[in-house]
Amino acid sequence: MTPTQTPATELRTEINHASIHSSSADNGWQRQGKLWSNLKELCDLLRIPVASSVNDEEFLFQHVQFKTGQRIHTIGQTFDALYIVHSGFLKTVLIDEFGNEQVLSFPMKGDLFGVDGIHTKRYSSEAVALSNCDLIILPFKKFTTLGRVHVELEHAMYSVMSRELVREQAMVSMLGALSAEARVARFLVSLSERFAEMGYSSKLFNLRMTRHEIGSYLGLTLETVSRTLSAFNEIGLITVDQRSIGIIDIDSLRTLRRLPPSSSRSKQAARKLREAGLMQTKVPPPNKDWDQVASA
Amino acid sequence: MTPTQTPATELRTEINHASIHSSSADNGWQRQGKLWSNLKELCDLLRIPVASSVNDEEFLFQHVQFKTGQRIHTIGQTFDALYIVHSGFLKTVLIDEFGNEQVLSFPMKGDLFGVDGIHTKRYSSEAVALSNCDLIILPFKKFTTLGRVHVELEHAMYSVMSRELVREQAMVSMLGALSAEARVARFLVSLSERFAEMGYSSKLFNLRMTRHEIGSYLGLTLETVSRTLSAFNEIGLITVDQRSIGIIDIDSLRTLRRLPPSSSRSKQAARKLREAGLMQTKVPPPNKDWDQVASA
DNA sequence: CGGGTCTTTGATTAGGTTCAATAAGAGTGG
DNA sequence: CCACTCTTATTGAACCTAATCAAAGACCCG
Repeated sequence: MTPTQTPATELRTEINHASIHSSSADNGWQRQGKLWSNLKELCDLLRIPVASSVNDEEFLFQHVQFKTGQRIHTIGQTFDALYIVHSGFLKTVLIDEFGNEQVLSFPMKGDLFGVDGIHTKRYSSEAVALSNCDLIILPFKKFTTLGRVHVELEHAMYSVMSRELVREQAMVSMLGALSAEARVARFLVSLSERFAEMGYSSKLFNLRMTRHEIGSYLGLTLETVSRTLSAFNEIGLITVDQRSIGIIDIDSLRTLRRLPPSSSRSKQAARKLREAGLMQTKVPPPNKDWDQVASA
Repeated sequence: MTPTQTPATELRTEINHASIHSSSADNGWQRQGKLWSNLKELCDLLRIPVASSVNDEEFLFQHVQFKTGQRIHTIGQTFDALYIVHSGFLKTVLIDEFGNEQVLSFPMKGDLFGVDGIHTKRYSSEAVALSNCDLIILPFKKFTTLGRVHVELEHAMYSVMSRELVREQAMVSMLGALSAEARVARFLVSLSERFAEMGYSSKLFNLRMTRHEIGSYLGLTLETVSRTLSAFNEIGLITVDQRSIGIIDIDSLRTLRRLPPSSSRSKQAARKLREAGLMQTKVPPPNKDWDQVASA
């Protein structure tokens, strides 16, 4: 919780204002922020079939920028809009009766959030920017009326909400059935895949969230997360240096259920390192070249 | 898995046929099953503001009956309809790569399920009847076209889907943060509340699911569930006899976070039993005798 | 540089799983 | 109707995973 956090209602006007006037105090990030997106861009972002018939440039959706640590919406705040991530990283959290945070998701490019507000007309969760963010505002009222005109849009909405539900179900399943190691492994895999989709390296990336936030998301303590990452490093599945993660053996991460007993770990690590260093002693499995940061 | 299970597609025609002809082979349950519901009945069931303008009796939705153990839909099956529970109890499950079931929900009267199929046009979960059930079929195509004419209906759909999402979020939060005892306690409370809503007793009811299914739902083993129920019984919060549960102290269940040390249990149990029997010997301390939160 | 947050690592403990044995129902067929 | 089987539930004991408590190092930012 940084002291710079401000309720979203205040923020929004403040930031819109800054954007509209192309404030000169920008740091280079806000300047390249788009101000409006049309329907096609929006559908592309959401990875849903684009409404072909709709080329109208009249339907434009406004962007907003948030800085690291700022709150997009809080629990109990009146719901009026959904948000789509254009760039940046966020977390959504639930706060329990004792003020403990429970991380629900880490929205990033192409993700929709705020859906939980539809039912009660109030957001039931809180969204916080983990980095500087560029979001697209989707005023719910405007959206539904738009849906009356364009069928595809309505379907798109159902589809995205359904996708969210499936995601949550997968989460429940993971929390209910998998070991700590398997959870962390899958978390890394899904991050890696998301980064790949976004055009970043899937082999080397920085975590945008703390160990505490990861732990909360995975139903673990921060110590367990840290220890598990260290263990993965030890057996040569990944490299870890603070927030920087290097993926070495994604297949093992994908299928991992339980860690091998620690007695056999040193051998493992040595083997993996040889493979990673391309000094193969025997037939090398394909796709073991991890040190390529550049892509798309 | 009873051998009487049949894929839903076959079942549906089979059972409709039986219903339409009021088959004489019915056992008293199927005979009282309704065949059609109108829009108002449907909205009432879903606990959403009824579409007032729509009194048209032309929009009718068909009922289907399923018997205990029958499958309503399976994973991968083509999605075409949503289901609303008119009566009976079900479970929805995910099956992992090794065939292990993960229970996701226990739909009962007024609940909607099948939503997870919208996104990929295939159901991502499986729904099984835990008792004889009367369901209302909501063909998705028919529903969306209907939504074009009646705005309220569309909103209702968004609302219900949003509600489901919030429910899943609460589930994630519970699995991520609460102890085994707290999970079981909350499970009992929510069941009690649901039974009350349905007009049944909130104090005495039968579980429709096995310990294994409860455990899967709560992310616990069946032994832990059984032990926890026994412990609750021991300290006088509930009575347990196989599937029959009697709720004695719902407030304690609601606020329970951890069980008192077993050494002090016998005293507790004695006290609760006296209270339940209305023969209180002295003023009971107001909810601070062990680790539980102050009631909101 | 110093105070704060974040991370790593160790030692210990406790909550929950696993394995195992028994008992209680429910259903089936002779 | 009873024996037989299969599923479900209960309970105990040993084990183990992950939480808790604690301490020290790394990093960041003013």
